[in-house]
Amino acid sequence: MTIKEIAKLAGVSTATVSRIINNSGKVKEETRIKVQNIIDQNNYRPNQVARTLFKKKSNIIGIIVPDLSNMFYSKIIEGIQNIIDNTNYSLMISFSAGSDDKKYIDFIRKFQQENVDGIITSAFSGEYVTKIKTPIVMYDSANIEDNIIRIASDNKAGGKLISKFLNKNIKKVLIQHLDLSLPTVAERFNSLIAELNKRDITYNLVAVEGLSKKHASQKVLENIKHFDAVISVNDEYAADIIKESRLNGFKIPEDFQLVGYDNTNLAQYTDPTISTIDQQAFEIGKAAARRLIDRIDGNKNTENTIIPVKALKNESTK
Amino acid sequence: MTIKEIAKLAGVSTATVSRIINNSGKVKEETRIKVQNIIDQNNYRPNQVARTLFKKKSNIIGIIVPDLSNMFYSKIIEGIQNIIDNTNYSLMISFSAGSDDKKYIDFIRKFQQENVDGIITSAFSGEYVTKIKTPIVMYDSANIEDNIIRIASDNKAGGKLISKFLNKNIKKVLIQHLDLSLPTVAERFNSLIAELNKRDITYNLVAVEGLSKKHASQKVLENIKHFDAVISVNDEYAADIIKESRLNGFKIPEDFQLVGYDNTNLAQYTDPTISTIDQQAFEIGKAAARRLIDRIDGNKNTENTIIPVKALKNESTK
DNA sequence: TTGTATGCGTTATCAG
DNA sequence: CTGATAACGCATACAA
Repeated sequence: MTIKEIAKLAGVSTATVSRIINNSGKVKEETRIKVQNIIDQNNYRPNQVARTLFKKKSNIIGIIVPDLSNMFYSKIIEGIQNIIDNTNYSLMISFSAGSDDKKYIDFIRKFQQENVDGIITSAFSGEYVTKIKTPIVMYDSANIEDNIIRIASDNKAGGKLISKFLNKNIKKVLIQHLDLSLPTVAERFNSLIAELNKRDITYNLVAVEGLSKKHASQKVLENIKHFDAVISVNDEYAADIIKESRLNGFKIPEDFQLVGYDNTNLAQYTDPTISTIDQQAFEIGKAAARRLIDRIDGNKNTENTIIPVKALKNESTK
Repeated sequence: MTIKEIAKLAGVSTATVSRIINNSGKVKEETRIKVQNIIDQNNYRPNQVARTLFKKKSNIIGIIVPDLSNMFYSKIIEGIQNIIDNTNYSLMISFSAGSDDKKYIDFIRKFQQENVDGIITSAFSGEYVTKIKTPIVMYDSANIEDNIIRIASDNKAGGKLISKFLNKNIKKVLIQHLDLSLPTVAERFNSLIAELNKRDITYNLVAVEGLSKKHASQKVLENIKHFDAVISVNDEYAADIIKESRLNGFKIPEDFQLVGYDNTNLAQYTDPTISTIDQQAFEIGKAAARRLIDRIDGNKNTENTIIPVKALKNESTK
């Protein structure tokens, strides 16, 4: 069913039908009713593709997600959807971008071919992104000042808050970390280290990039007897450390204390529950969507948005 | 950058450029190279929207997901993406459809306006779905024989397998359940009940539809002293029961045993770990995507696909 | 082997 | 208030 057929059935021109669909221009009430009836009877809906071609506006937003198995990202998506729900936009999504810059670029190109009005992507590196003409917002990004809109968690505050979980008796901590060359990781890490130095807490590092969670946990537990606390990458890794600890007879927080990050659902279902930093993923998603829509609507502001974090004390620290 | 501009720069017609882009028709090697160079230099990509309008094929698949906070659905999406990755399709997604039939219909209409080639949706009810012309596949559906392709977990086997977790000493169980008028819920439930009857195990029901997880758990624990085991709705509800049990001084599996469903990540991170039925969500997603693409490619078979389930014994039963 | 012309479904311009 | 028509970017039928 096309606008042409409706016009024919109604005995008017396509222009008139178009006017009625879009509430544009003047139409006699009588013909409006007549045509609207035909539209309803035939359950006609305008073809969005043809509209997009003409208007050069698709009402589609493209979203790139690195990994859906981490509930942190699910929450971000829910935040995005929460904002999008009140608009006329649809969401086109690519999952599993991982941390492969090439995949991000491929996805963005594909989105551009579909004439998306804007893109929300998790952060990736390379100069390519600065050349993108399509309105774009990066979430889960470090607070980098350039010409693109970044939604950054307050990683500096996050690193600092971690140390709040470490009580006076803690002298030596083990820090589990991902690739320190990643800007977000570095932001949080540097802030944490600065705080530890201030308090004369010593630390060792254990890199877990590319390791399975189980393997990562085992590396942590190998020398755990020399440490008072473990600062893990996030709640997922923390949960796994709890699991492996149980299998190996370690008690948390008695034998060592444990700090997570993100405040995903997991944090409240483990035993002990995980002391963690809430990044407010839902808010990140909402901010990303709002900023993008703003940008699409012509707002040229490219300042970053920093989402505050909150410390959430649970049972894994004392 | 459009095909017209490329044609002009190359000194050929748009038809020739089109032939080169699509590897269709005969083109002299010399002109092919010349034009391809111009295409590459200008980083030209054909406009997918215009293509869709002409070809009436969008290479977009629409996906409807009820609730992203349940990792069961995340896994299904990952399965879908796994198949889609090797194709030329993009994914348009609507989350948070919940169990509101109207929302499903709205989303489907929107997808149709975008000329999606097919739709993968979780099951919903109403006769509307049988009238949809767009190729459609329903996942997380009961095994209903009609003209639409359904990907169903083997709910009957699932219900039966649950009882395998119940040892000889178990005489009375508490069954937590959602709306029994939902076909999938009923399938599993009836199979479970039949099995319990066979074994002379008595049971009580506790409906939790619409309740918060916490509230649902509390209802379970109220009279728990009269029961030997709890069969919960899924791992999410089971995890919450574990949490509330701990707060209320109950020990699992000593005080009562507990069975989950789905085998989401949660099941292995709680203490005790949850005995559960693995629905193989990833396989469900893969099957849904495969069947849909098949259907789009012209396969008229509307038989359902039944995905087998597996029992996974963990610590919450003995 | 290449080019011309047409149409996909819609909206906007312009004339009546 | 209404209609005829061009244009959006592309792919194909038909001519050359």
